[in-house]
Amino acid sequence: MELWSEISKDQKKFLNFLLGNSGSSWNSGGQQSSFKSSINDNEGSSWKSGSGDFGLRGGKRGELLCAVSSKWSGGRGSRGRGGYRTSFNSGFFFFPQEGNGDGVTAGPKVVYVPPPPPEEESSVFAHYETGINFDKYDDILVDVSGSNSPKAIMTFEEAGLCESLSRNVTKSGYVKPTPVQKHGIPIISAGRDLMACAQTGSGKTAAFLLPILQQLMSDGVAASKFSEVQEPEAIIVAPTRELINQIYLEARKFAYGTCVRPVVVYGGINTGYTIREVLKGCNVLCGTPGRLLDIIGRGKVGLSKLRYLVLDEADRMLDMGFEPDMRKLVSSPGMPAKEERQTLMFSATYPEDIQRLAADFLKTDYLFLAVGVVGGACSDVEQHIIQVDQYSKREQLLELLKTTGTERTMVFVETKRSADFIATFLCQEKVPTTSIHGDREQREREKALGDFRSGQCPVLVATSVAARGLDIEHVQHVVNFDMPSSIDEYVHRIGRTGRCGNTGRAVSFFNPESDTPLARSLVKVLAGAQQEVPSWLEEIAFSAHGTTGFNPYGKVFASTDTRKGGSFQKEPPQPAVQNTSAAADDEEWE
DNA sequence: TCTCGAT
Repeated sequence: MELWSEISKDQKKFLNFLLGNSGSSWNSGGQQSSFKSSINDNEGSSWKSGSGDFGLRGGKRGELLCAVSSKWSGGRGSRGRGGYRTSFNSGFFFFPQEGNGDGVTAGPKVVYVPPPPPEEESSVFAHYETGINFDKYDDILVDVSGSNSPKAIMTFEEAGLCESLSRNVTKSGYVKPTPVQKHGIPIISAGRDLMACAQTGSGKTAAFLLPILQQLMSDGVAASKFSEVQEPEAIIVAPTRELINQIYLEARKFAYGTCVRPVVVYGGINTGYTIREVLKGCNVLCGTPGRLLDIIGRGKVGLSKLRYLVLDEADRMLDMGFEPDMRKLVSSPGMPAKEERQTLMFSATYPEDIQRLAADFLKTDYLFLAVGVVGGACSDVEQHIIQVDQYSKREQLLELLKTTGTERTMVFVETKRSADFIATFLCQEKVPTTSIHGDREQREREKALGDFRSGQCPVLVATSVAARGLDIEHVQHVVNFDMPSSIDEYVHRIGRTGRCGNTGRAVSFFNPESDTPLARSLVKVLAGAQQEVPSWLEEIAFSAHGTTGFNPYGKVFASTDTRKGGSFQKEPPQPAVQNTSAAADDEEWE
C-alpha cells in the first residue's frame, strides 16, 4: 500500500493502460482530465485484480515476470517534455504479495543483498553445464605473431600449476586446454604482453586467470588482512557489470582454498559494501571502469603493487565510450608504466584502428594471438536475414517466437526504451519475457539474467549490454530485432548462440530504410560463414556502394595483426563467422 | 545509441 502511494498519476495511468483497464490510454500525455482513473490514490487493492491480464506466467502469485525498466520514459508528459524521468526509481512493477508485505521493496534506496559467502565449496563450483565439445577444438587454427613466442603447451600439466590450482581446474570440469589456453598460458607465464583475438566461450578467461594466479601463488602473494588501502597485484576490467561478474566467478573458482583473494566491484550496488569487500583483502580486482576509478579515486585501492592489467572485450574498452576511462586508469597515480607491468587484451573482434590505439597500452614487443574457429564450430550458427519494414517488425517477431516455443531466445534491440516496449508487448501476448538494459536496477538485471538462464523466462529482450561475452548455455536463437550499427556488434551478438558444439540460429530483421549501410559487410560475413545470401540483400549491398562510394560502417573487424603491414598477407584459415576473410578486403567490390 | 559512478 505504501508502495502504491509513491506512484504518480502518470505511472498509474500507464499501468492502467497496460492492464487494459477501460478508459485508459497511454499516448495522450497531459490530458489528465479525460483519464478516468480506475486505480484510486487510496486503494492498493486494484493491483491484484488486474494482474492476471498482464501476461503473468509461472512464479509465485504476486510476482510479475515481465520486467520493464524502473526508470521508464514518461513520453511527452504533462510537464511538456519527454525523456527519461529519473526521479522515480523504485521497482513499482513488483506486485505486493498477499499477506505480509515481505519481499516488497519500494523507494529508491534498494539495498543490494549479495550472494551467499563464497566459502561454500558447492556454490563456488556450481557451474552451468558446459556444452564444450573438446574434440572440435582440435580443428581450430591458431596464429601467433610477434617475436620469440614461447612454445604452446598441450596439457594443463605442462602449465606448471601448483597443486591447489590444478585441483580447482579439475574440479571446474576442465579436461584439456583449449587453443587460446594452449598458446595464451605460456605467453603470459613468460611475462609477455598479449593481444588475443578469440571468441568468448573459447576459454579465454581461464587463459589469463590461470597463469596470473599461478604466478601470484608461486610468489607467495597472500591477501593482507583488513587495511585502509588495498594494493592488488592484478586488475581486470570489462565493459559490463554482468560480464565482469562472470569473470570474477571464474577467478573465485580457481582461487578457491588459496591465499589469493579475488574481489569484484561494479556500480548499481551499495558503494560501502563494495569498499568493505575490497578492504578485507584483495589481490585480483575485477571491475567495471566507473566503480573501479571511483574507489581508486577515493584512495581505497593503491596501484603500486600492480603487475597485471587485463582488458576483456578490449576493443570495446578502447572505443569512444570507454577510452577516456581507460586512459584515466593507466594514468592514475601509482599505476606502473606499461614497461613495468604486464598488459593483456582479449576480444573476439579487433578493428584495425583499435589495434593501433591499443599499442599505447602495450609494450612494443607484444604478441598477437589469433584463434580462428574452423568451419564446424561457427557455421553451427545458421544466419537468416529477413527484409522487414519498421512497422511489421513486432508481428514478425511474434510469428517467429511461435516457432521457437520454449527454446531460449535473445532478442536484441537498439535502445533501452524499445527494450521495455518490446518486453511489455511480448508479455501482453503471453510470451514469458524478461529484459535487460542499462536503465534497469542491478537487482532486476541480475534477476532477468537468472530467469533467462533457468529457463523461467525463455525470451530475453536486451540492448547491447548483453551482446558481449555473456556465457549463457543453450541459447538456441538470437533475433536482431534492430540491426546493430556495426558489423562487429553483429558478430558479438550472434556469438551468444551456437556456442562450442551447440547449434544455434540467428534471425535478423533488416530494414532497408535504416540498415543499408550495413549491407555490404553483412554480405561478406554471411558469405564467409557459408551462409545463404538473399539476392535482395546483395542488390542493396551493390547499389549502396554505387551511390555512396563510401561506407561509414565499412569499418571491418580483423583477426589479423596490423603490424603485418596493414594488408592481409595470409589467407585466414577457413572462413568463419568471426574471421576476417569475409570482411578483409574491399577490392572485390570496387 | 549503447555501456560506465553516485549525487
